[in-house]
Amino acid sequence: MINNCEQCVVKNKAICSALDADELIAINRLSRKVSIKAGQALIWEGDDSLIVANVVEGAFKLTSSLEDGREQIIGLLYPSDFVGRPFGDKNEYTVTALADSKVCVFSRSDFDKFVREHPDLEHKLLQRTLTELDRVRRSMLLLGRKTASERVASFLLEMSDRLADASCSVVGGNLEEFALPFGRQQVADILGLTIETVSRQMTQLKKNDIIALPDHRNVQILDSMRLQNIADAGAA
Amino acid sequence: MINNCEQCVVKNKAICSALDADELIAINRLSRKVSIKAGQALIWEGDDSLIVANVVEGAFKLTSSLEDGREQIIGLLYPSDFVGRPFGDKNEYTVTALADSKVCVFSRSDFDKFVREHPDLEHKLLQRTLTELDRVRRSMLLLGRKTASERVASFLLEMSDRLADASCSVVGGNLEEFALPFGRQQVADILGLTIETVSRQMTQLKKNDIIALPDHRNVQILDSMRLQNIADAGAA
DNA sequence: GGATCACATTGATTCAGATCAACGCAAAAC
DNA sequence: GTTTTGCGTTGATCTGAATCAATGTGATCC
Repeated sequence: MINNCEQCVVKNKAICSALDADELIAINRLSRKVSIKAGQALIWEGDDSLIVANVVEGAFKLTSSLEDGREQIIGLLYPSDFVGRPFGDKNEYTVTALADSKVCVFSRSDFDKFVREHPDLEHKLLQRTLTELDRVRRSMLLLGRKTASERVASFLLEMSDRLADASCSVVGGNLEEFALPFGRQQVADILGLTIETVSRQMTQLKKNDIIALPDHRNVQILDSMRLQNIADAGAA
Repeated sequence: MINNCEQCVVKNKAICSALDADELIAINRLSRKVSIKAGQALIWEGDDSLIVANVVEGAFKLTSSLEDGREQIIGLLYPSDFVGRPFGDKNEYTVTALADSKVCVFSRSDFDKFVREHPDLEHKLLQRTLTELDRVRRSMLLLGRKTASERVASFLLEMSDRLADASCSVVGGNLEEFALPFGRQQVADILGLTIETVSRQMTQLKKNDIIALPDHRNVQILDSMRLQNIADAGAA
């Protein structure tokens, strides 16, 4: 058997953790594991909602675009995250792999039915959706009201929160280092800025010794206090 | 008895519609009806999540602010909408009445418990949350990537969708009239603009005979095609 | 080794929208 | 009926970020 929930690396973190052994076997029959290459789309904006999935490995971006090509990243997905629009007929956004990825796919109708029969699973899904709603609303404040420097500072702090490598933290200091999982254009699309503005703001933070940039992908936060101040009110 | 779900005006539209007569009686015991004056807050950003509620009458805004006073409206609530953060301990935003309102309030812990015991109710709540997430993500594209004229046009169309008075539509034409439930500053806070920019964009649309403004609160859409074009791509 | 390609940075200039400031206007208060 | 008060509009100016345009840099491929 190719699929096997018992061996799944995300079984304890994904919504599946609400299920017992028998139920895992049942949902296993509905799923298939699919590999997606970096850059490939899993779901297209405007399409009927035919599939939903769990991210097993890799990373995805969730985007919405205007006809002239302007694009906004409206979400990021990592292993154990849930993808797709259950209980609805349209996908309102595109889901694209940022790295080579693996997902565990269900037909939406199968999944909807299974969820309705398993309230604990539905509860997990509700909790995730509520958490995601909180996150998305936080970014509305960022997109609607924050300046470029506030946006970049907020972004770096959120990324450090999600990605900070504990082994790198220095006792007594607040040095944190992490690798951004995407390039400048993606950062710009997350923050509602242009690539040039993002670059300039990063350089500025570097000049003020608030961050260090060993290379384009890696970021060290040297002074998280000041970064926090910039993120919240723009006070340099 | 002051509270009576049987007589409730929103019982068929609110999440309570998932409940049968006996269950309505049970949830009735957990609720109390509360009146809120325009401008009064029901929930404060950062507070512990102690209550949740259904909007029975009136309207609310959901806001998040920066320390220097910049404010972003991140949601609007109308009768039958659900308010508050179930299954979580913090409210991430402030909820304020825009008009004199009535809500049906539950203690969050009572509500959480009741929901877990009634999967159909939880399902309704999930559906609402998913729909709201779609809406909020749509506004991320607006806030992150749309120009002022695109934002105002999108806003007017969405409002017309929600509020258009059917009795005013002219056969064969596309005249639609509605009353904005809020002033220019609120519109600015929804769109991530200033009051002056909103005003100028409205005047511009009026000059181009795309809308008419009988007074500050009322809007007539004269040419919804052109308005749609502006909303989607900015083509005047 | 260079050549190419994909990103990222940096600089010069422009422009959309913010800010600052005055004025208009209708409803409420006197 | 005049004054006040709370919006909303309009105009002049400023500015932060976009745009336009090189230039830099580091991987991959001959």
